[in-house]
Amino acid sequence: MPELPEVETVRNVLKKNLIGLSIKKVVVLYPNMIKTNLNDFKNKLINEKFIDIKRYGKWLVFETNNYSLVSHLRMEGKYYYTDRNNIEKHEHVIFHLSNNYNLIYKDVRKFGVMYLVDKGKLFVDTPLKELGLEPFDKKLDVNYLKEKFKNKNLSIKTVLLDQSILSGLGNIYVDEVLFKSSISPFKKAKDINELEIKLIIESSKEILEKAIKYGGTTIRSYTSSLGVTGSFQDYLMVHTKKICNVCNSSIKISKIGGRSTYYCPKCQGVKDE
DNA sequence: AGTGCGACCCGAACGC
DNA sequence: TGCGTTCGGGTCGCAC
Repeated sequence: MPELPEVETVRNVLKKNLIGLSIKKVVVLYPNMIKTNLNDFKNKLINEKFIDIKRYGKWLVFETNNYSLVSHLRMEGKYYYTDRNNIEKHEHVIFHLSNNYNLIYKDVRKFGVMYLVDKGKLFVDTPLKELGLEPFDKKLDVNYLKEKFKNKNLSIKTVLLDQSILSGLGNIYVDEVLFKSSISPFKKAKDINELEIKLIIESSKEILEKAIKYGGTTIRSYTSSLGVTGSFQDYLMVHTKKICNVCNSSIKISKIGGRSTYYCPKCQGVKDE
């Protein structure tokens, strides 16, 4: 499912194809997906040209002359750049382009969302205003997370999933980061020490970089699409695993903050849960 | 302010 | 085999 590495891959592929093209028409087949005014979404993008495509955390942002088109793929969203003109099942938004190709958004779960805002309002009128730093951000250091973790009575697992604290880690990668850092997912964020914060930062970078290198993670049924059939699942250490690669213990699964969490009790020092 | 949880979806997996 | 039920995933928005 698309997390930061997958979104980065999609961004790179789309960027190669879309820059310089303009939009002729927008068709929205599932209006609930559009979180800003629907008529504006359909009308204002006409004749807009793609200038750039950016990524913030797991959010994809198409920059046009006058607007920012914000898109979150959630679990199964994907884009197709194609000259096919028919609409297939689960395709919800179609951008007809100036070269007669189409940019098609497909999402089986209908979980993805889009926002259209005036240029300059990206961090004012969309959920992006809440995003914390990315693992790759030069401004990210021990003090930043120390401040964020302070007084946090929630588990480190829950806190690392909170995009307003650190942006870009999803359920799979948080499990991997905590395993690599030898930290119990149950540990309260406020009890995480400086050394552990250091490990979390390093592991996050390493794991995301490697995941980007392999094009992201493909688990559960996931048909290949534009640039997003990753192979990082072959390098997972705990998530979806049964036996620990390091110590041979049985990997355990618990619900933490409502999310299924994989961990090695021995490597991550979990006594009883 | 911090925390918890339902809602949003529907195919796959599960239970009978 | 076929049917009904449950689950999961990220984020928002609301209730406490």
